[in-house]
Amino acid sequence: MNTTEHLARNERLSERLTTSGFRFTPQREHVYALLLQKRDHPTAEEVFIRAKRVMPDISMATVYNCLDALVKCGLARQVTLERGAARFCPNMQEHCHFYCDNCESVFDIGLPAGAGVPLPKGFRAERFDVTIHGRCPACSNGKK
Amino acid sequence: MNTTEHLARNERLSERLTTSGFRFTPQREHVYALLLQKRDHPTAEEVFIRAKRVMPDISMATVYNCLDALVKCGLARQVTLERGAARFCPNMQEHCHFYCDNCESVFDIGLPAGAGVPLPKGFRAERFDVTIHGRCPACSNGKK
DNA sequence: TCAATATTTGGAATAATTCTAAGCGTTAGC
DNA sequence: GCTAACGCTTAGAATTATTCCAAATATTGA
Repeated sequence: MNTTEHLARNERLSERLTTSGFRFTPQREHVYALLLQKRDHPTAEEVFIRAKRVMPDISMATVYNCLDALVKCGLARQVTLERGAARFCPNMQEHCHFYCDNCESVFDIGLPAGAGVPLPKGFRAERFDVTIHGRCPACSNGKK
Repeated sequence: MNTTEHLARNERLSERLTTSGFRFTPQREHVYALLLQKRDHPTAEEVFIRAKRVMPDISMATVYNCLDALVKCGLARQVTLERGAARFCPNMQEHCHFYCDNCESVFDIGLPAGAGVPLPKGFRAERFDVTIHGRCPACSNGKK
């Protein structure tokens, strides 16, 4: 990544954090950069492992704290696809997740325009989470 | 519940279990009846508590086993709405879940006909999970 | 009825997340 | 710039959710 992008990213991060009442910290910067770098919907544990390669003293509690701050300030989504660890996704465009029940990988899938669910009176929707379970192309070919 | 309904339910349960290679047991019957009785999307823990009122010796491991069997034989859905315990839903009609971020209750919401997501080539969908986060009617009225 | 095999049970083990207390770093007011 | 207030990080303990295990029991098919 070049310096311009880097600066732009940090400016966005800093602004979002601040307007949500959070502080900009090296740990949050690092965790956010990691999320953007490899968009494979890692769990907190996986983020922790990646983070330690560059920042060996970072703790698990901090990783949770950073991820939660990113979610709360609108720069990442938390995805709970199945029993077990939550995953994190920095793609904030409207999209849904395809979870391969065979290989357990997660794919971002675009949503058709106008997708939405009419709600009964009184409900106020804040966000939609759409998950599709099935087989990804690699696992579709007759494999168990 | 009257005897006719009761028998019909058990017949359906027994058949579904058997065709999926499971056995029909009193514990599974009881857990299924509980799910149908109070459709408030309980966690395994909550099912355990309710189950013990009638069947005091049932164990947590059995509750998990029964719930998993019900999910696998197509009589219940497992719902993972957020970090934390999975919930269970015996409504197998096409519907989605509304989760109130304030009071944490879950509502079944009908889906519009033809709702679906076009998938890239090679993906094979098995099921859709749609969750909407927001405020339910009771929590919408200006409350924090 | 018997044998084979699935299920149940309680408890231990593991996984995922949250909490806690102490120390540190930033920021705002002076 | 100094200081108080407060948010953040850390390690580790605690809690929550789920899975695993081995022994006893129940169910099914022959």
